Amino acid sequence: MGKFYITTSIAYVNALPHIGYALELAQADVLARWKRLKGDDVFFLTGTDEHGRKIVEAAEKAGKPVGEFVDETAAKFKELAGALNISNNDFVRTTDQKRHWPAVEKMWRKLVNKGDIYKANYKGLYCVGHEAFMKSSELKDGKCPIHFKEPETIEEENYFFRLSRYANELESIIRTEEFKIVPAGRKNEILSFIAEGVEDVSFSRPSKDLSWGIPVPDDPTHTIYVWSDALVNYISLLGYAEDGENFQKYWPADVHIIGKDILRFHALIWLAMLLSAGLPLPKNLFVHGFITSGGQKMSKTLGNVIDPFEVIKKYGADAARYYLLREIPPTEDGDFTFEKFEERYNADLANGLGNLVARVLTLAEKRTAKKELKISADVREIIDRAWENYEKHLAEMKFNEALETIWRLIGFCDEYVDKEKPWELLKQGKEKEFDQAMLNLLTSLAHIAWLLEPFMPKTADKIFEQLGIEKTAKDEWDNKFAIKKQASLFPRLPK
RNA sequence: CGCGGGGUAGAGCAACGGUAGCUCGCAAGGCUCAUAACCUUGAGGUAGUGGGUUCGACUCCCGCCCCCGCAACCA
Repeated sequence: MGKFYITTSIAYVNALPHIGYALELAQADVLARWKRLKGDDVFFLTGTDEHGRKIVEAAEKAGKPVGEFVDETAAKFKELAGALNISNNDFVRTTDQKRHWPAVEKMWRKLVNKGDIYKANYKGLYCVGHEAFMKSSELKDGKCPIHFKEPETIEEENYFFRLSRYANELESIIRTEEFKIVPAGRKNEILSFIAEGVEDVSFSRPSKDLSWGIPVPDDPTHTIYVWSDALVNYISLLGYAEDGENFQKYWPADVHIIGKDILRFHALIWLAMLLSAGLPLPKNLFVHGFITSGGQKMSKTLGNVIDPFEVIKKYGADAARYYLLREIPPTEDGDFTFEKFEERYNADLANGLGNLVARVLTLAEKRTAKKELKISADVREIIDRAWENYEKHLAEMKFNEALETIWRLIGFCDEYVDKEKPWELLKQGKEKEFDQAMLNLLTSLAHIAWLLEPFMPKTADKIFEQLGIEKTAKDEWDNKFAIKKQASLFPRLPK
């Protein structure tokens, strides 16, 4: 039984929670719950990223003071974690001056001491369309290839981080999977990016241009760049600043879960910062894709943005979690539509899981079984194999395949009921056979509930409750079931 | 020469150098314990396209066509 430290990325609070963040939370939560069930000491962190220019702009647009704006938006993200029944142990906010800032300052000083921070005049080509600096190699005929405009030359004084110094080391760490990036495609992507040449990165902005952030230690005329601030969240709340107990215990992270858009920051800048500060590196980086809406990128302009709260409110947290983890491929882009959602809901949750629980419990209520029976060997075998597959898939973070494994077991139970026809057995007075069939089915249901726990915790609890067994021991309930049939788990949705 | 992902049954997807599978939908049959549910069977694919490698390719290689991301809102 080891420790397991898992994080999501921290959500940028310039807008309200997005269904994509719900996906990331759900993925992380499954791993956290699964590891806890296995007896690991789990620490699961999520939170919000609240500094930077875009936040200031968003607050202005909303007509609110920045502090008030981020408080309100961050509260929404916290609310989403609650509504989705996420089991995070803590919630980090980068505006937390007590818990987050000291770690950022400590990290900054470490980098300075190592000689990896230097001040330089930054002369850059600034594309107004991008609102970002561009490399000259990215230009075509001296113009931005996307905006067809000549970028402005802007000169400002910045602190820089010597990322280039770590390029070779990073290449090797990533290639040898000392730091493992999943899926492999993302690993290749970052390796070819490194091969093209890694430059030092600007690590501060003049505070006259941007003051919403953490001041550079000993130089308040500069504000720490939002990414070098945000990445430290993974260690700040563990108590990096004071070398706290949790930091000692949980760092390095076992998995960082992120979206494909922030791969470079994690695989390059974050690792380089840790190398520079002499800290252990996280072990795995899991990169998920994006959710499209009806095959298109979600955009406010198109009006096809899916609101996670609406989904949860309409179908419940467990159904929402189920869809995200089953229908969206873990490391690729996936699609969300309400049509697909309802199709999945009816087929898998109502007709599949819900109906099976209902039919088995109705049968089981017909007779209180004798206690001395044991589960049949062939059914035992099927259950064992399901566990095997399930563990294998979860270890590889193949959430959809782990769920598929559970649903195969559900399918097996449906076939088993049809084949055994327990109602016939009763009519024919074959009580022993009936009891045996029911024990096999009830035990299978109990296992299904266990397998489901990391994915759909509330549903798992409901099944245990209806079976009348304790959730504490995973196996060998013998025949201690005390059936208490309740309302349908997932009522069928009207077409 | 910008980068990346993808084109497989009506829809959504999977696998694999050697009989092309799954889910939904559709059709027929069965069952009645169950949420008009469940079980069985069936129809339906010359695998975007043109070449090449191979005893053999959907699977490897090359060309071409088409779709989707890579400015902003936004993860």
